[in-house]
Amino acid sequence: MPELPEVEAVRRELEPVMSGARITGVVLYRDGLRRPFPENLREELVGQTVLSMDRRGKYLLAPLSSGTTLVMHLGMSGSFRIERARTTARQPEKHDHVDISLASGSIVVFNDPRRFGVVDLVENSEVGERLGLGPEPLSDDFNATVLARACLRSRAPLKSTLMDQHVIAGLGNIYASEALHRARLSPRRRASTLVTASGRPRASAVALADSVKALLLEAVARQTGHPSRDSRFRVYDRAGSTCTRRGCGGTIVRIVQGGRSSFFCPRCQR
DNA sequence: CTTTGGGCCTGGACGC
DNA sequence: TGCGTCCAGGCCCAAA
Repeated sequence: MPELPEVEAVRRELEPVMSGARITGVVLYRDGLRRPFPENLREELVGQTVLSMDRRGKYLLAPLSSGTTLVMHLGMSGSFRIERARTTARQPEKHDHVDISLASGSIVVFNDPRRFGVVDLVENSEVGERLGLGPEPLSDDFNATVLARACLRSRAPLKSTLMDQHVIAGLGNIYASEALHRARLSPRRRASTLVTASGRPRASAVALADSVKALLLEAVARQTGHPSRDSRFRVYDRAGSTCTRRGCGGTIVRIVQGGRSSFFCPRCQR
């Protein structure tokens, strides 16, 4: 369930270890995850220097000195662990799939029980096209006008629109529900109702864009530093409990949209 | 073209 | 205690 804030936390963990590091070894414990690893993954990585550790939506990007970018995705259950090289070969733990050894003596280990993750190599010039992502929600590239434009040509319910990575990069099932609650909008509502006939954002579109930004900003801030002790969600997985909005008193319900569960308060979300 | 639904995969929660 | 079943979710792709 790593969404943008969780992936950003991982990026910040990896950055001091990976950025500027030279890759001295790669061990693959299987031939792929959600899709096969590139044939030449090991050869392409060994000897390269990692120029930086970036994030785009839910993807982690490590551009290399070769002009190729190491593209990684955590899928549902992916995680990274950093170990120190020892004199004997590292014993992999269950669901360890890739080791990346660095000249510093650190080993970055990719572990992913469900194997929905991705480890891939993409030419720098093709990364954007390959990922096919909409704007970063925390950048100026994303705003009510951009959101409205996407809503205009979509008759889908708002929840699906928010989860569409071509519309906004980085929201998943949890933060989509949370953003809608924050904006007081029903996940069932048609995306097109946020837009005027001339394609301009209504107040609801402004509210939703603002909510997405505020929500993610808070979540990212919470990720850093100490483990989020209680990053409780307002609606996600809270069916049956009372809405936390002041003076609302509604009851959170769960519905299914596009095969995914959505949670919302029918009382204050319209 | 858009939109929907199934499949991938495992661990954990549940029922018997 | 040990089965079986179902569900969770991100993303891709086939089908409608």
